[in-house]
Amino acid sequence: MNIEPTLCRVEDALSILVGKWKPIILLYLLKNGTQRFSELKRSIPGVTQKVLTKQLRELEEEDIIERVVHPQVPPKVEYSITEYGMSLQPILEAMHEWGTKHTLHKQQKMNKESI
Amino acid sequence: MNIEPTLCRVEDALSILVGKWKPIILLYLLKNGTQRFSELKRSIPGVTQKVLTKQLRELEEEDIIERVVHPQVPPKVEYSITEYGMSLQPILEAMHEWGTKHTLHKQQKMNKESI
DNA sequence: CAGTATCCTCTTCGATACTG
DNA sequence: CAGTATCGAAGAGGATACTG
Repeated sequence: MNIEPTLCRVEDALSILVGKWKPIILLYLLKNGTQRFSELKRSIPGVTQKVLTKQLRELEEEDIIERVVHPQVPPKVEYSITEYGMSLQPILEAMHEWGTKHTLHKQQKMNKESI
Repeated sequence: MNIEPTLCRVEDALSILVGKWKPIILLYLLKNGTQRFSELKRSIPGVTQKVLTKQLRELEEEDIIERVVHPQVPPKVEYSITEYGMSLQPILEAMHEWGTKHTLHKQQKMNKESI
């Protein structure tokens, strides 16, 4: 791994993943496949329509997800992971695995501090 | 990988890694070992003293790095990765590897758009 | 040397209301 | 249904000056 500023490419992946709901959006689409906007909204409690829209647009802009508009009334818009987006899965899995251990670490730390 | 909100632990790792200079700090310490504050500052062009201090404190708070103060004049403070912090390396490597491919993808996209 | 202290700007996110 | 538009709060990061 080369850390010279011009050769360190960690930021690219990080900037795509950063966003309060982006990991959840990606994990949800990875697991459940194509989803309508309203399905995502329902599946992600707490997110507002405005913010969900924005995060989806940003992921689309990066070619991580695809947005398909079905021209009908009422509107139907479907989102899915692109093949390129699927390449992020190892990173998400690495973070998920780490997070699981982190939970234990946090608990141990709290126990230690409460002695 | 479980994406149910209470079981999805992607956010834990992400929140630790997020910060304009944190990945660079970690990669630098991972590669070069223990470093003084001034060495880090010199190695990371663009960061201000205030922000570098803050990001180091946050990483320390998470037990990712260790801060050792040598009580002497002039002051000497050394930072190093903890064993726990080293566990983040696979994530950083996964992101770095992805970023390398991402560079190619971006170039291809730009070429495509400029046709 | 290794920080604090202020002041500032920019972005992110949320609440709420409106629309084709 | 799938968005926009507007307003507001909070935090990240930067410029600059000061200090034990």
